[in-house]
Amino acid sequence: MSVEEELNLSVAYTPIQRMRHSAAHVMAEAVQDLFPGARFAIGPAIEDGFYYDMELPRPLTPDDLPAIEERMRQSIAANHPFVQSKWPREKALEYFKQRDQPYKVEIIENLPDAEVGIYQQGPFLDLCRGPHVASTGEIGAVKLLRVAGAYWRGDEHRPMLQRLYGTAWFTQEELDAYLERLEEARRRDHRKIGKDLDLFMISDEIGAGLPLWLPKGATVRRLLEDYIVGVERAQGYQHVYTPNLAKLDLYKTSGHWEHYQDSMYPPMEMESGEELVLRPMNCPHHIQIYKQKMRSYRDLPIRIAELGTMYRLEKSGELAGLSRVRAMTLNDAHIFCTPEQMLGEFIGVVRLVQETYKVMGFENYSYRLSLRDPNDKVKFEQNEEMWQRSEAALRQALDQLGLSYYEGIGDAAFYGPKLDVQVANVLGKDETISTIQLDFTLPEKFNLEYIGEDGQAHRPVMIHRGILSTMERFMAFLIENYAGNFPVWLAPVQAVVIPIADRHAGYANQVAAALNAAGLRVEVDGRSERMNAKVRDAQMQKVPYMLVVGDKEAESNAVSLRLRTNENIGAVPLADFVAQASQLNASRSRDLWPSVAASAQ
RNA sequence: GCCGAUGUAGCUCAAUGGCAGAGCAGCUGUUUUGUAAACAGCAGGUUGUCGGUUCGAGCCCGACCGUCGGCUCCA
Repeated sequence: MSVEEELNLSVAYTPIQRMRHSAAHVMAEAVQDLFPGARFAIGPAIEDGFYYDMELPRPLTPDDLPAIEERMRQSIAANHPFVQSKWPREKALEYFKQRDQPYKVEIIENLPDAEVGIYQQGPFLDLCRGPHVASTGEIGAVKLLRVAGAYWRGDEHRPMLQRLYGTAWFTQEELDAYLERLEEARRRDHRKIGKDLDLFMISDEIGAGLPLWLPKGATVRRLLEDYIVGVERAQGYQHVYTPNLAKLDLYKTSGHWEHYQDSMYPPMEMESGEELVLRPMNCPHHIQIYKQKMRSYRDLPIRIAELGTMYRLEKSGELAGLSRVRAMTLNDAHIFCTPEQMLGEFIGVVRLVQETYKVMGFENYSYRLSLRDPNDKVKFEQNEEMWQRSEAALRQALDQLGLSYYEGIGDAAFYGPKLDVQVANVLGKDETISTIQLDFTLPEKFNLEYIGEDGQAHRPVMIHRGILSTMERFMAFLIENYAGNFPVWLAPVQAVVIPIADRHAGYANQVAAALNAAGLRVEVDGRSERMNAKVRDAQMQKVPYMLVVGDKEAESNAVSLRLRTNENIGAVPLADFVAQASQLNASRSRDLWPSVAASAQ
């Protein structure tokens, strides 16, 4: 979004956004007072708060925030009115030039209007379209959150400014509730839970962005893979294995070397002169499988799937836990079909996404139609006809499905537009999980063909699609979505048997054997600890079922069932427990136990 | 990659430029326990790495590596 668009957006501010926007001005006022010589860029309201970008004589540190906040409170207490006026362009240009505000000058130079909006509160005057609250006293509870760097106009070739983030609410209670939400988000962070539950690790000695899946995380991953492969097989996908390396030439043909080189590891040169690269995508490999033999229209669609491992050279500052890594395995597939089949195949993939999200219990997701940026000649394939054709096809499919979606300009793949399914992670940041891409480009580049009914060679269409995203990102999202409380079918340990005293060890092992025989994942906590400690540890590990066994249970062939929701079900015959748990496991239910609602889990 | 912060025991954290500590986890022993932490003892560290300043560096300075928050990019 351009700065000018952002300024325009402010016109549509809701009351709380207006108040936050005003808070941004008050923050700028405070900074101007405390840091003479500050140059200001833009300061919009954002979700939950506001920021202001500025250039300051020295870097801000977190220790500066209280003083700025305090100065803001003074301004709020003074209840300065926000005074709006319209200035002729030239006057505004002159004013900001004189005051050494080059960013404001640049904004005005890009504004077409003869007059520009000016707001002033107390000593602070700013270029602004508004609207604002009537006076600073209407600004409620404010807190500055963090200072960060941000490129001027979001362009990495332009100066880096300091961005000061704050949040503002009508009341202190709302502010406190928001801060509590942030705390909760930190508790759910997959990096923390992944460590606490021994799901994965990242070792400095292995390398940044190269996660290791620990036994428990690997168990969850394998279950997810089993699930998705099963569903795909039922829908006619054929699974393959292909190597993670390929000749550089392959990626020159595909266009990756031209458009995607920044994300690729440098080629490895062999003694023979041959150059190999770690693959950043799987499509060229699957294309070779398509090309393995002559294809008839009768063979299509051909759906080639793979849990394909690939490597992308992400910049160091972009890495984040499991959600942004350098080695990743994509739940990938490529559908090769006739142009006539494309729509039906596309719709089939969307249905698969929807079915999968239902199983996982995802409810908050949105569809993004990711289009090219026509002005970006480097990132995107230059083929006007191809882009128009594929975009039209995508829109037609979306209309037919009746999906509501928003558009993301510049979010397309280099070879074609896509439908991305966006979820918000625990920190509210949008991430792509599923993606479905229409591709007329690679079939052309690799000269793909099938023989049609007419005996002539025709060009197939490719659909690239990922349902579970990469296993890494999906795991990150799942952990946060469930806060580590995996549904029974995904829990790495489904039940812990807790013998009360050493003499119950024999029976505990019998119980575990019965669960094992039923295909349930069970551990016996045979430590010389008090039962309370064992219960606590199992709770902390978020194990769905705790099976306490003592004299009573051993005599009656039962288990005393405690759920991780803290609910104590009491004695249940062992056979009944095994039957019930097996049923919930096999059906991939998100219910913990029949009497307990899923929402409470 | 850029801006800023940050890095001490497996984990969470202490320690004015002057002998590197605690809780939990681990190990050993005692305890044999009824639904979220029994008790005692022991062990655990070239303070991310390399260099510098200093009589002396966990602490100050520089470079590098990692992590965190953003920016850019993105599955």
